[in-house]
Amino acid sequence: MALRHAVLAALLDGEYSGYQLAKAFDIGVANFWHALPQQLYAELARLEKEGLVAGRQVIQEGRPNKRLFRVTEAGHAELERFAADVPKPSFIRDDLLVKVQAVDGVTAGPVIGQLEERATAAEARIELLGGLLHKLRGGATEEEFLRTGDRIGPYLTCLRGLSLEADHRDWCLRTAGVLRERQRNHAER
Amino acid sequence: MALRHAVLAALLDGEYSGYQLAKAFDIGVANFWHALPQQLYAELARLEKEGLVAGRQVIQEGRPNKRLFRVTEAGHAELERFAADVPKPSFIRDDLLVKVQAVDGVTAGPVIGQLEERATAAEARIELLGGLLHKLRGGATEEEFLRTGDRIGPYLTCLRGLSLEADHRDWCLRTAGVLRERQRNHAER
DNA sequence: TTTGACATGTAAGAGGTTACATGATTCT
DNA sequence: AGAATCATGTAACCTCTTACATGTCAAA
Repeated sequence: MALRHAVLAALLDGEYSGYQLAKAFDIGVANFWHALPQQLYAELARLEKEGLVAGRQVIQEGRPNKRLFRVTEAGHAELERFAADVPKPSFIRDDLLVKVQAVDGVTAGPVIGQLEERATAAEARIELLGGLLHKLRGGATEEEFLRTGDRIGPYLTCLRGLSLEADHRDWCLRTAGVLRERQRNHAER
Repeated sequence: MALRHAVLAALLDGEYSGYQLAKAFDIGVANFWHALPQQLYAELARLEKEGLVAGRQVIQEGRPNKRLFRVTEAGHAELERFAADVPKPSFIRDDLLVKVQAVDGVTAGPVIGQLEERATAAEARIELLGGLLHKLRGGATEEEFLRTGDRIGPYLTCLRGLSLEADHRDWCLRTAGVLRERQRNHAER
């Protein structure tokens, strides 16, 4: 059970509904944790049953009612315990890299296309995260915000996401270039 | 079923036993896929039953016998199909980043320690991958190898791993620095 | 003589993905 | 009129992790 800590960490930003949490997992949280909406609804239900989060019903007009969740004291204690515990090694799974690993044994064309698409997607995420960072630090400079801000966790993880995406984009473009070049040389003979 | 493609891609390098494959998943393959030895033994059994890999017994003296696996024609066809298919988005899961996200709500000390340990581990992996890259390109320069080598997939994925680790190390050290600085400022008041 | 490398698995339980299910409102 | 957003789940299936199980040989 590890998703729970990602959920608790995300809920430190304030109250979220399952739906809003799912959005957060598509943007900021995506920099370090992947989860589908169904998982989040299920996890929130479990966390509530165990008293780590508390939900309250919010009646809305013109749209469905929702339940907003916040981290309880027991939830904070669990996060505290988790933070001091030995971390599991990070892990990555990337189909596209599997394809690059196999590129000597398969048709390179589609892989090149996918690398270029991925670079474009990374670029889009760079813009998105740039905007998010700007919003998070408000009027302050980054240096100032990191020294004196009172909620810097999400800022730091977004910085990680940003540099990850930039790096990823560069690698995708370089790799696509290398493979294209080899296609050209191969065709010449 | 996605692990299978990572296994097939790894087996393009030649024949491997389950044990050797597990090692490869700890080094080069770790740059894009995470899997435990038990999973690999199970997956190899499934792949063999489906005819995507073929195993042969190798009797050894002075150590246990082993089974070496290679990718069959059907396995190559499956990789080819996979390479042209739309890739799933890559995903990350990282406990340490979860802790950083939550750092405003928990004791920062242990998190700082873990960031520094992670930076050291990244450094070690950078050395490891540097050596691996050197070995893969043989006597050639990188530029030359990428232009004319006949097995560049693993090289390209190692390059990704290398830049990922370097980036990760830098972020860990910077983040640890920011958090330490805040601890100091807090203590002063 | 004990640690580490070599070598291969099984079984139970936890966790994650895919498909299904519903329905109102707002924007294009 | 159709797509996107808001809003929440269930059920079946697949995958992954953790714990267990075994045994040899080489090196420190």
